[in-house]
Amino acid sequence: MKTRVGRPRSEKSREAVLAATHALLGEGGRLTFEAIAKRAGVGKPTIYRWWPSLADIVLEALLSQADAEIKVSRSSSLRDTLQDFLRQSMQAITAGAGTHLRFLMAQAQQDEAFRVRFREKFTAERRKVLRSIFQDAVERGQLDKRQNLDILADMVFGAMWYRLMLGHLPMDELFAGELAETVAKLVQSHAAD
Amino acid sequence: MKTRVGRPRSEKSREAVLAATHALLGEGGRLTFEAIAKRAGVGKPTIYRWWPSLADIVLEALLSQADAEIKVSRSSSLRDTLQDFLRQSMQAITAGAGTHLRFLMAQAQQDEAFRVRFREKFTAERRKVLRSIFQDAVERGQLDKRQNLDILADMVFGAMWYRLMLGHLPMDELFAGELAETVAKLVQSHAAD
Amino acid sequence: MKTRVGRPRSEKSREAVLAATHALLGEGGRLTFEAIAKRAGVGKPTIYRWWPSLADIVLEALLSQADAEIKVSRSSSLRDTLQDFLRQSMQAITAGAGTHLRFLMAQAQQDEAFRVRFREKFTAERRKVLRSIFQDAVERGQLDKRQNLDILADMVFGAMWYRLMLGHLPMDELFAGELAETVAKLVQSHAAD
Amino acid sequence: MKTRVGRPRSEKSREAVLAATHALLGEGGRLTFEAIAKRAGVGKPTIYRWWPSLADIVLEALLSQADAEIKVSRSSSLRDTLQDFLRQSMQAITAGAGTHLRFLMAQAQQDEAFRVRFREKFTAERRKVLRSIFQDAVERGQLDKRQNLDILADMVFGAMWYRLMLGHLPMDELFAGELAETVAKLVQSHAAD
DNA sequence: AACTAAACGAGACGGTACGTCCAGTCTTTAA
DNA sequence: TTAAAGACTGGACGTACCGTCTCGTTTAGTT
Repeated sequence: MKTRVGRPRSEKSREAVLAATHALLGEGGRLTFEAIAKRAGVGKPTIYRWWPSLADIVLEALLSQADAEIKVSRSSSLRDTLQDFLRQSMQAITAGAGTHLRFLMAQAQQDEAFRVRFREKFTAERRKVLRSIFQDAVERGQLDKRQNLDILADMVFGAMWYRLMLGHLPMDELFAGELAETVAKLVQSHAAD
Repeated sequence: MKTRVGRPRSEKSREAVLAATHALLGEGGRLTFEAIAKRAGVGKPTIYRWWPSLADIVLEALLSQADAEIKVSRSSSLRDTLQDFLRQSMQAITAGAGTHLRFLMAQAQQDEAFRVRFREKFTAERRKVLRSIFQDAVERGQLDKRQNLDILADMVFGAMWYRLMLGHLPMDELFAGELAETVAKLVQSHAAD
Repeated sequence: MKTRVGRPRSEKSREAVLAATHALLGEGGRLTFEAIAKRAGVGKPTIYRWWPSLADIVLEALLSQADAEIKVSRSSSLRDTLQDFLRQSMQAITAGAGTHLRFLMAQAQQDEAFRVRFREKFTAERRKVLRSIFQDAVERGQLDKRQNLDILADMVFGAMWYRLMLGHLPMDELFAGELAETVAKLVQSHAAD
Repeated sequence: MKTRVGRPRSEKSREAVLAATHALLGEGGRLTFEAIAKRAGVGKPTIYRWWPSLADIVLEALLSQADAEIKVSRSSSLRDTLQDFLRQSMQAITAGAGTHLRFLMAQAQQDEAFRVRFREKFTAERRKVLRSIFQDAVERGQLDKRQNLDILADMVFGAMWYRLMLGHLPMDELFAGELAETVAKLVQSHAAD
C-alpha cells in the first residue's frame, strides 16, 4: 500500500517552522527550539518529530529557498564562468544566506552526525558544480589534467568560507572577482606547461 | 601602585583550568563552565572572573602550548618554505590542535566579540607569517607584485580550515604538500608573465 | 428510531480496554490513556469516545468483575452479619480491588465531577447494604433507633478506607473481625439503654 | 567544623514557595511545580533541590501553619475531650486545611515513598494524640482495657477522612459532635461490662 | 449488491508540565 | 582581598501525555 494510515504530516506546520527559523536567524537572537515553536505557533514535539537538530531545520530552510539556486552560465572562458559562479554565490551570501551558512558550519563542528548530512545535502552539491567547471577547463586543455581538482575546489570554497567566518576582510563582488581571476591565472600557467 | 594588595591570583587555578579544558576537549564531551570547574577543582566564579567566555579559555589553552609555535625555515624556494610551513601546521592540527581550532571557529560564529579577539590574537599572527613568506617571493621576483596577497592567504588558510571543518577529505601531509605545490605553480606562472 | 445506523460500538474494544486497565493497574506502573490504548490495541479516540476519564474506566473495570459482588448472609446476629460483610470486603480488597479503590479515591480528589459519579455508582450502593444491615438491627431492637446510622456507616467504611489508603497497619481478616466486634459491642450497649 | 561553606539556603525562597503553594491550592487550579515556581518567583531547580515531590511541599506548608496546631483540653469526660478535639479538627479542615489534606492523601496513593513520610510526619502525630485521649479513659476505667485502641482510632479518623474525601455528607460541627457522642456511648457500654 | 454512516486503528497535531543541565550571579567562609 | 564552595534565578532542553484532529478502513443496517 502506498498511503500510510493516520493523520498526515501538516505541510502548514512545516512551512511555519521554516519561516520562523528564517525570521529568527535574521533577527540575530539565539536560535532555540522553544523560540521557533512559539514563533511558528507549533508544538515543540512536532519539531522534534521531524528534525533531529536545529541545524537540520536551518539547512532545510536554506535549501527550500528557490533563490538559493545558482545557475551557472557556461561560457568558453573558465575565468568568466568562475567569476559568474562566485559572484552569484557572494550575492546569495550577502543577501542573507551568510547567516545560515555560518550557523550551519558552526553546528557541524559540534555535531558529527549533522556534519555528514551537511556535506551530503549541501557542500557536496556545490562542489559538484565547481568541479564540473574545472573539468570543462581540463577538457578544453586550459587546465593541466594532472592538477588535483579537489585541492583547487578546497582553495576556492575555502577562501569564501574563511572570509565569511572570520570576517577579517569584506565579502563583496571585488573579492569574488579577484578570487576568480587568481584561479584563472593559475589555469593559464598550466596551459603553458 | 604596581603590586596590588590582597590575595594574588592563583597561578595554580589558572593552570588547572587550562589543563581541564584541554582534557575535556580531547574527550569529545561537551565543554561547559560547569564541567571545567568540576574537573579543575575550581569554583565557577573564579573562571568567570578571569575569562569572558569558554572560547577565550580554549584560545589561551591553545596559545599556552609551547609546541603550537611554528618555526618557519626560510629557504630560497617559495615552494619549499610553503611546504614546510603547511606541513608543520598540519602536524599541529592532527596532533590535537584541530579540536581546539574547530571549537574556536564555531564559537566565533556565535560570539561577535570573541571573533574579534580570535582574529587579533590568533589568525592575524598566522596571516602575518604567511604574508611575509609571500612578500619574500615578491621581492625575489617570483611572484607578481600586482597579486593581492590577502586573496592568496585566504586561499591557503581557507583550504586548510575548510577541510578541517568539513571533514570531506583527509587532513594529511599529502594534502599539505599538494596545496603548497599548487600555490607554487601559480607563483611560477606569475614569474613568467 | 431504536437501532442507530452505522457501525455499532465494538464490544471487543470495550473489553480490551478494561482488561488492559486491569493489567496495567496490577503492574504498578502509571496508568495513562496512552498506555491503555497501546496495551489494548485500540485508538485513543475510541477511549475518549466512551469514557470521560481514566477513573471512569477503572470504575467500570471494577464493577465489571463478577467476583466484586458481595453476598450478605443475613443472620439474626448483627455481629455475625457484619463480620461476614467486612471479611468479604477485605478479601476483595486484598485480592486486587484495593489498587482500584485507592486509584479511584485519589482521582475523586482531583476531579469533582468524577467524585459525584463515584459516589452514585459505587459507594452509595455499598452504603445501602451496610445501612440495611443496621436497619435490621434497629428493627430487632438491637440498636437504638435514635442512633444516626450515617455516622455509624462512616465509621465502619471510614476505618476500612483509612487503613487501606494510609497503610499504617495491615488489611487483614483480623482487622475486619475486630472492627465488626467493636461495632457489635456498641450495638449491645445501645440495646442496654 | 559546624558552619558549611557556600551560600546558605535562602529562607526567603522557602517561604515564598510555601506561600505560593498555599495560594494555588486555595484557588483550586491544578498544582504544578511550574506554577509554584512562577508564583513564588523562584527557579524550578531550587524547588527540586529541597522537596522531592509536590506533596512534600504541601505537607510542609500544612505543618508550617501555626494555627494547624490543636490544643487538646483534657477534661475528665472522654466525651467532652473527644468532642473538643474533633471540633477543632473540623474547624481546621473547613477553614482551609481540608484542601491540603485531600491533596496529600490522594498523592499518597500514587507515591509510596511519600505515603511513608506522610504517615511519619503527620498522621502518626495525630494518632498519638487521639490514642492518649483513649489511654486516659482506659486508666480512668471508662474504657475496656481489652479494647484495641488502633481500631478505635481508625474508626474516628476514618470517619473524618471518609466524609472529607467522599463529600457525601457535610463536614460540620454537628458531624463532629455526633461522632464524638457515638464513640462516647461505646465507652460507656464498656464501662458497664 | 451497492450505499450510508458511524466506529475503528493509527498517528500527527498544539500544548502543558515534567525533571535536568547549564548559564551567570550572589553570598558565605577560608586562606 | 581574593579564592573556593555552593545555593541562587532563570532559560532551554528533550520527553511523556494530554485531549483533539484527520486520515483510510471496517462493519453493520438501509436501500
